[in-house]
Amino acid sequence: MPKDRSPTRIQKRNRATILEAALDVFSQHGFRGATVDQIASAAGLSKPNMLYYFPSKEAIFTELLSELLDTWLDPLRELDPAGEPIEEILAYVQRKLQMSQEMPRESRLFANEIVQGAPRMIEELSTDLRALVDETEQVFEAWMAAGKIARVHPRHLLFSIWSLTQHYADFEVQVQVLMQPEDPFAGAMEFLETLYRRMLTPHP
Amino acid sequence: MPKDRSPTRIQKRNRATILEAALDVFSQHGFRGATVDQIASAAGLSKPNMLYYFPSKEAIFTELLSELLDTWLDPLRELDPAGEPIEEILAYVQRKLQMSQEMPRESRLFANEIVQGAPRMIEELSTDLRALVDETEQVFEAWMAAGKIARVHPRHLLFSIWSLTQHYADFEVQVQVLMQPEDPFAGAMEFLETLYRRMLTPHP
DNA sequence: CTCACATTTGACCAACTGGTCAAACTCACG
DNA sequence: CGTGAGTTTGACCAGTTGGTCAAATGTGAG
Repeated sequence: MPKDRSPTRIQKRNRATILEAALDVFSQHGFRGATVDQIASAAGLSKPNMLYYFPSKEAIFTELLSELLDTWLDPLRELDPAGEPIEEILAYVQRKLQMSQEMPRESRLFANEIVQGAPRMIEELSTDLRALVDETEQVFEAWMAAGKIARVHPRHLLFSIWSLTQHYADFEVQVQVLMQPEDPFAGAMEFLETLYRRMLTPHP
Repeated sequence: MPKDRSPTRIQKRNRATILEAALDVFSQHGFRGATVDQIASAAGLSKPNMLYYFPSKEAIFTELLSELLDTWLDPLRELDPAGEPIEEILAYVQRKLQMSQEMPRESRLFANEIVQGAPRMIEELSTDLRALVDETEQVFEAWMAAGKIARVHPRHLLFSIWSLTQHYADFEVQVQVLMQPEDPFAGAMEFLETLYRRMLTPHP
């Protein structure tokens, strides 16, 4: 185990390599389904060597989770309460869809964990995420009160965005099988834009 | 292993008990995360006794999958091409949402499997499911051609229904944490009805 | 160059896993 | 009853898994 001095060049490189490999393996097999040997060899290290940098498989996993949760929620933080409501929401949808396309492993890592009851995330979900969601809800409420977007249940609105965008990463195999030869992401944004414009454009 | 004579009373009871227990365990931990001991004791049987009824863990899992896939797709088969388009789609959404509420374990079983690449389902997905989806797409196309519903990408429309309804089962923990104390399912159908009415009502 | 410290490794371990097997027990039916 | 099939079990096994450890090797600051 490296001392808690400032990390060596090698330490930095190897910890990064391990986390990258772990993302690959965990997102594909889930926590229980992944083995430390798998992760180690994916990282190009021997098992004991990997365990020199992290005390346990669990430690790798939780570090990965908490490191990525922030990244994952960034698009939502960029939502600007002062912006043009429908365009803000569409921009958020686009950022989320882009993340599904560019970071499908991260999406599946979370999906795996949450489907199985999020035993290692429930804490962060009920504090950090909950706070962010409450904030967002107020933004949506304000927009509705001002008549800028149509009235719908704000939290269900947010869920719908998560659900629709992450679906393309989490259920990629299914989507691929059913869309081929068409590219799923090509038509997705157009569909989602139509959907949210029609749902949210205020009605006279 | 029971002979392939007509099944005994005990055989029927125990096979059913095992599959029920397996649904519980597999849906919570995924295939790799579940152990045969867990399933056996959840079924109230000893491990060797359970393996007397099924040759292997894998056999239990695949039997469970193929047994449930039909049930899972039933709501889609009930879609009536001759019905009133928007009401037909809303009825389908409602049936799917109801299944998420009443059969969340089944939903999570599939979710787990598909997130991890569906290694044991890809076959059925690309044949049975693909056929059903192609059929449905034609129904949607016909409705759009007749001007009964607004024009959107039919397969993305179908994905959106799956995604939005199953989200409430697959990500139940997250939804619960973020909705409490409100009941998620209470507002969900109202939200989805609004969404699909606004998106699909033909515009002049 | 050297020496304290960081890194890497092969050998090892205890717990767990999926699965087997022969022996024991139970049940339906003549 | 009794008997043959269906059912259940404890003991067992080989392979895998997460993790440890002492010893060997590399590295960089003085």
